[in-house]
Amino acid sequence: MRSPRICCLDLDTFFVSVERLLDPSLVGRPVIVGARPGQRGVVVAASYEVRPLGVHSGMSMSEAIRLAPHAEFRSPRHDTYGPYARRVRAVLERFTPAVQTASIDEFYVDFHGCERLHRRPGDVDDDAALVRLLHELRATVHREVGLPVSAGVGCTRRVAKIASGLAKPNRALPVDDGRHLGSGVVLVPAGQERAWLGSLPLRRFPGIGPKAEQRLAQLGLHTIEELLALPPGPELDEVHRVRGWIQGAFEGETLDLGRDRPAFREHDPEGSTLGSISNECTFPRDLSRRAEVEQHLLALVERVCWRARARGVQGRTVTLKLRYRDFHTVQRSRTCAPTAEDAEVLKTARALLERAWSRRVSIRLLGVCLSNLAGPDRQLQLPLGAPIRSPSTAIDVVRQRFGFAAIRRGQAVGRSR
DNA sequence: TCTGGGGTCCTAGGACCC
DNA sequence: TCTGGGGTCCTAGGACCC
Repeated sequence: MRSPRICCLDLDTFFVSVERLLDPSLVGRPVIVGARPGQRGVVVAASYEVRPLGVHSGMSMSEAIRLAPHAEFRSPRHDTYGPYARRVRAVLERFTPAVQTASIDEFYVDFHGCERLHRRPGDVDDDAALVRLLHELRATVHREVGLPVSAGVGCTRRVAKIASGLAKPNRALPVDDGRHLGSGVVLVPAGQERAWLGSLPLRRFPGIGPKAEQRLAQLGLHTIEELLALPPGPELDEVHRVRGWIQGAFEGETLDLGRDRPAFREHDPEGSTLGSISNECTFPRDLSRRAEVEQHLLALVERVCWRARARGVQGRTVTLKLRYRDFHTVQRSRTCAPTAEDAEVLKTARALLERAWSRRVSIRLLGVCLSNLAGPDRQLQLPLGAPIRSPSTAIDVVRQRFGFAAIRRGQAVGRSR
């Protein structure tokens, strides 16, 4: 039976919120987390105080400084944020066993089958019970972890995701129209998706980014309702596809929805989709000397292979990504036997660099990706004291105790450091 | 001094096999 | 000699998400 029981929980301005926990003097002040001023980089998180000025994540730092020179700037500390996210997840798991981590600041929880468990006297119906429960959950996260979280509920993940955006505080709100926008919890009742969400810009629908928004706008389509109201007839592929997504998300279909499966899978038990492992680096200044570029290439290969071995996987496909000074970007890849050995991956990566770097233009970014992952390979798992089989595993033993940076190859470190 | 980093998913063309 | 499809794998690029 269709009922809104998929919930998207989103930590509000997560990195900023953690920085404020660690430094309470930042509370109530404009905060921007991102690259240090003067460095190449972008805004990673911006507090609500600077958003009206036009500052948003993804914006270049120089632009953010221009718009909000009075803001407090902080460099991201990714090692610090993860433990907070895990503590939030632990709280969620006390409310329902079906919790999926979608990203560092976003979770999906499924309350199907939990209705009776959480229903209490005084609840008008199951929807009301769920909204009350989610307010309890938010309060618990705030009390125990100290972080603000917003919740959106719907029949599908995409609807829940949109609803969580509407639930966020500190937005410009219409007068309360019964949808409780900005209250921290928004539940879209089954069957009312179009009425509740139709007036939203198409950009708010997950999967429609800047490019698709622009193409649809050229066709005179700006809101979800405008797209759904289009009379049937010969349509452009894109319109047809997007309309299919939206209808599927609104009607709660479970077939052919791809990313909108209602059932959660934290790990693929077949191991068929192990994803990829990549590292990339934008250089402080563009590089034109071969030796300098190769030095960075080795450092990237070392890091990717180390992460692969730590996960106990090997990759068959090596991809090299290269971005020139003028931002033109190319990728070259090669598939061979599975490996997670620095020397083998480096050999492939060097050959790919040879092919990719075909213009006499300096380079601003280099990246290495290992994909087509297979494993886990038991032989490569490394409990302390495991037999050492290759130079890489010898290095890994040191790194397991002291961290990645504790031991490096001379060529990857370079003369200047 | 514009434009990060780590990912996933999709598309399209070509090779190759049956 | 000409003309097929279907399926799978590989490669390259691009959109999108957080």
